[in-house]
Amino acid sequence: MSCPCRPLCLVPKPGCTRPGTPLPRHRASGPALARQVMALPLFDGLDHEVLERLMGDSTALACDRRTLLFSAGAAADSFYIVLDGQVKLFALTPDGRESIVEVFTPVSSFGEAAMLSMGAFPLHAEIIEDATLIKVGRRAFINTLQSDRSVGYRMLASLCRWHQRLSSEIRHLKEQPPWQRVAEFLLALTDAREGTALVALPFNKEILASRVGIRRESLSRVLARLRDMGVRTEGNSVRIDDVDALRRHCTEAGQ
Amino acid sequence: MSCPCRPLCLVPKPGCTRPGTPLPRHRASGPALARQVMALPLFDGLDHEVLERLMGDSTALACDRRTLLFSAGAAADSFYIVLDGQVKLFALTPDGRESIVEVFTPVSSFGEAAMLSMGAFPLHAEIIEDATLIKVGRRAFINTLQSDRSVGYRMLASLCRWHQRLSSEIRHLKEQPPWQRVAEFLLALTDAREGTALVALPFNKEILASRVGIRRESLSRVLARLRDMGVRTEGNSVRIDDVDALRRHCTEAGQ
DNA sequence: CCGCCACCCTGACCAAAGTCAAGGGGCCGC
DNA sequence: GCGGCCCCTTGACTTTGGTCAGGGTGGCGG
Repeated sequence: MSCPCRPLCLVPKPGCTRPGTPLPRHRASGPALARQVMALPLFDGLDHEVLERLMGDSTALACDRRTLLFSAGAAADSFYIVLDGQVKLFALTPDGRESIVEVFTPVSSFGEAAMLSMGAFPLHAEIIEDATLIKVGRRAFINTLQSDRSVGYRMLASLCRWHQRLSSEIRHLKEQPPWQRVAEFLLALTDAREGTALVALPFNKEILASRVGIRRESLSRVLARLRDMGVRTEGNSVRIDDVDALRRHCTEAGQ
Repeated sequence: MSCPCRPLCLVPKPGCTRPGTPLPRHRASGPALARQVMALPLFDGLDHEVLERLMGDSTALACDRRTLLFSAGAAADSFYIVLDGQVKLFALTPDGRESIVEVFTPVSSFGEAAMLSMGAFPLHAEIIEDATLIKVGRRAFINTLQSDRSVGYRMLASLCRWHQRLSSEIRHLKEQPPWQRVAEFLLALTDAREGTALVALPFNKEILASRVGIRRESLSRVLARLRDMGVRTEGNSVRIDDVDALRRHCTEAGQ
């Protein structure tokens, strides 16, 4: 608790006396985590020190499963960054059933829109897997925004890039068959432009399936079919025999 | 040419002496156009006067089909708003074929990301249907951004809302069957919460189909099936017998 | 060792969307 | 009126993804 880098050790400093790891459940830690937070769409491209200052003004929360983070209608004076665990955003239907609108996994952020534009959260949020969150207050955020003229500009820029990614995903969902989406997902995991590549799936097949918009059974079948195109998968490691050939398969089949 | 509202008559002023319609190929004009431009994700929520000032510093371009607007690598010192016509963004593959990355139709904007972050366009842009564009320079944009502290904030907010729309569209594409997407599209066209509604399709079925990510034949079949749920379509006008019933159909079928 | 569980694969079946082909109706210029 | 075109619909057929059920493997605790 006497860690000099409060409230959050993005990059644990030498003098840190906090007992144990500061954020025990992290998949990433230290520099890797810092890199991830900095790669958040909202922060992508920001100076390290600006981010550090913002983090310094923010709070780290350790939340247990089944905690209600906030409910719909609550004042939205901050937004959240998911460092670890999972948070679901949901609405309650008139008849009492809940409808999950979105599930946030590390590392992502949510609630910016509510905070920035509406002032109140439109949905309920509940922790569905023990989580570590950063709560960023509106005041601190605006301070950051105004601390430097370029910050707002940078944020706009990074949101634009975010938008580009999202709309390209929409295009893919609309015009590509599932197997191509899977193939492109795999291709995106490697920097190799040709030859064979060995990549590790970042999460299990269930999540990968939902990521590309299909059921896990279909994913199995797709991976089976991709074997003919030189994609060998074993556990969560995948071997692409010929990156370029696979890439050409995708583009030419896509018309 | 002596129109007082240069370079663009968003809302033609009484004293306008410009001969004929200022932007002849517009589908929308006057207040309707202004509304559309103001609803651009980037500008959504901005004050009318701020927008007017920005437009005043910008240039309207009338471009002919097959014009190359810019090529990849060109300095990105402005971005564009498509008022009319169509623009395609494409890349050239090593073997000389072109791969279309995106097609922009009215009213939308492109190139913000390139302008804001990279400084150079990553793709080629070509007019594929006689177009009217607004070219917004970086300088003018930044001036707007700095003219008022709240502008940057507002733009961030509206981009966040934009993001929400996009990610909700992604969710829909992934977890809803086509007929539900069609139904929700129709429901989104009316404000009615119950009873019967009469809506007009904003574009032809071909485009509507691609909007929801299916072929036009499938759209026909979907609309045929929706007839059983009290959706009568004739030409581009659609009658929803019971808005609430249809909405319930959607949510309960979606689990 | 066993049972349990999480994760993954597979096969059989069904429903639904894509594809290909044909045709209807409205609009337009000749 | 006629032919052509555009937009849309329909039908027959194919392909593919969803669903359901079964089963395999590996880790873990009893």
